[in-house]
Amino acid sequence: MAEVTTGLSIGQVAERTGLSVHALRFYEHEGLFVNPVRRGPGGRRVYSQDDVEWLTVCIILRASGMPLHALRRYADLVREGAGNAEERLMLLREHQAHVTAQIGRLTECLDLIRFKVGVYEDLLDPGSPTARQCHAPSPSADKEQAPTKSISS
Amino acid sequence: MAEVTTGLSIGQVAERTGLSVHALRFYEHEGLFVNPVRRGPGGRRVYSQDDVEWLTVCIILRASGMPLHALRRYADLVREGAGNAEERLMLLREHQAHVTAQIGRLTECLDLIRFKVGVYEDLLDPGSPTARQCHAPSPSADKEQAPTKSISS
DNA sequence: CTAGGATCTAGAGTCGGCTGTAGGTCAACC
DNA sequence: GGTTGACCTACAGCCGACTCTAGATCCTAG
Repeated sequence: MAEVTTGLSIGQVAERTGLSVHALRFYEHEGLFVNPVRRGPGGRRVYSQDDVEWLTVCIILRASGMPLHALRRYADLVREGAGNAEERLMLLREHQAHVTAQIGRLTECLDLIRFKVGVYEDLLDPGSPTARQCHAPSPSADKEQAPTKSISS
Repeated sequence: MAEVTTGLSIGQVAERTGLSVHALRFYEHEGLFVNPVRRGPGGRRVYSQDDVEWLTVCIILRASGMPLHALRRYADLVREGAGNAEERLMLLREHQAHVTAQIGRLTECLDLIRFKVGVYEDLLDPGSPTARQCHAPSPSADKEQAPTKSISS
């Protein structure tokens, strides 16, 4: 229980967030931090536990495809303090919709990929332990011409 | 039933694939087509129905995050003809794994986002018709310090 | 016959998100 | 007291995937 509120160097934060020191300076430059990063002797950055927690939120939002400018907007709102909860909520909901849509799109793509994987599996091992009833990518059962020939691709 | 096997101009293909004419030329330049795109009088590109079908596959693979170099690799394999099914299968399986992982990651992120959305919804309308039993992002129920304070972000 | 629009090639520019480099400061160790 | 090693600023460079521009060619319609 020694260094609980000690303050961390940029290197330490890089290590425990997985971001590079470059990225950390870049994020700061881009105004992504809610509180200005403190400086220690010699002008070195000193990160608080809160900074690190905020960063982990940033990382998750980034990982889900939120662009930096949106993240900055969110940081701006949080920095402003209470009274803009509606705006924060809107921003988050918008992002939620994006992520949900993206998951949907990926899932659709996965159908095609699975279908193709199935085709090649059967091709390579027709004594199929993999013999499902049907390989067709279920959703697009429309008037698309038979996928018989797309075996060649 | 007039233009079934007619051959399409680059503009027509752009229109029906959603790709730009620029992107179509770029894709060709990058070797993403299985068959060289035919040329009509005056050196103009003439796309076949097969080309368009291949493009739609490309679009789906791209939309699921496959980088162009992998797409080119796949096109190379298909162009080579039969006999490399294992390699095609490997490539597809690898991509399938990426997409699956990405969906997983996005779904995790969505948990946090939903949690935060829930927090702000409650904050704005505490007479909650949205009063779920609990907002906590289910998976990470570890020793993380209480999310009480992250209400501020 | 000429004007407009679609196309062509080749190459430059853009954008997001970092990453790398140059040149300098500072504290600690041998 | 000299050498690491971590850090600092400022800015250039990179990567992927297009997108735009310039200048030429070609087809069709009026």
